[in-house]
Amino acid sequence: MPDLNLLITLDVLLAEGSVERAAKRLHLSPSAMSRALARLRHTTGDPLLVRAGRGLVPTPHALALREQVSRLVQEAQAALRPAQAVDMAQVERTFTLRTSEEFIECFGAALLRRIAQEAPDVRLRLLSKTDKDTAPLRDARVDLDIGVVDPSAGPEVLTQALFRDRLVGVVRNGHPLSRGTVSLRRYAEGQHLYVSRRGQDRGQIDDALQALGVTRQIHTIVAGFATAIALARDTDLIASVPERYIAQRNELFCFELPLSLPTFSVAMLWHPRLDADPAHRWLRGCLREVCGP
DNA sequence: ATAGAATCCCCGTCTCACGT
DNA sequence: ACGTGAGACGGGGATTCTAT
Repeated sequence: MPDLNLLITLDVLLAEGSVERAAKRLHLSPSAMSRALARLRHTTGDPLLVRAGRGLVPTPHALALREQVSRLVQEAQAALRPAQAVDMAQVERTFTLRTSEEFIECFGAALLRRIAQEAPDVRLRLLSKTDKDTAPLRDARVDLDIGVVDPSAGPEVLTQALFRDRLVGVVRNGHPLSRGTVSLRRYAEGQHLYVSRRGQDRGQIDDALQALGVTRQIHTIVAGFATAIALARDTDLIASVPERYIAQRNELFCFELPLSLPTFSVAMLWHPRLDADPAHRWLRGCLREVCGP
């Protein structure tokens, strides 16, 4: 069994790129740190840091290890941190959340009320979610991401499902589709709105239709569900939006899509570094309450 | 000359086997 | 169960090596 303390040493050495600075940070003498580096070299079978002038430069193997080691150390620290209770009434903190506008429209007000009940000095910075990049979670620019779970998010982030949702069709009240059954033929014959944040021009509905040998005409592509709803309200265009989002609106006619689509899971994602953080844990609990059934 | 890494030597601590 | 000694290991200080 290798000495796992060496992980901490390696993390600091790779972060500092210097035996002397790493020694300072871990309150060791430079000689002790140099010896620790020698042990790391022996254990990993790689020089890790090699002399370049007066300093040290990392080997390719060290560069490849850097993120993994950093993550492991942070996770270990989180796991060993005592789970102390926190008085949220005393906590002054701003959490940065990244999520879609429709999530905020559905749950934002309830979330703020829930937070204010217990933590009057906790504030939220709400950023719009334009991609699934997990880098902002990793480098602490974002505390919590909320969105549809992407299996490719990788093991680097932790996720917890908030609720399941599905797409339903939406048209203005009085639209021809609001009378009678919405058959596959009637649905496909209409003019459609397609919501794409990343500029695609077709999506899973089109794929599902194609599998049934049908195509629909996408008349307009928009970047968000709010825009789609605004347009559907005042035109004959047909939108497809998440059911939870449309549930609170009665100015539109809502119908089951005449095709079977998989449901999707809306989840929160966070970095392991924050997993044991009591205030972050509390915030996650608030979200679960607000989004709960 | 200087700064920083590596090495040598010595010391303290811990583990383990062994004897009482 | 307890004490003891050998050996491993890791730390610090002094010194050496190397590049600037």
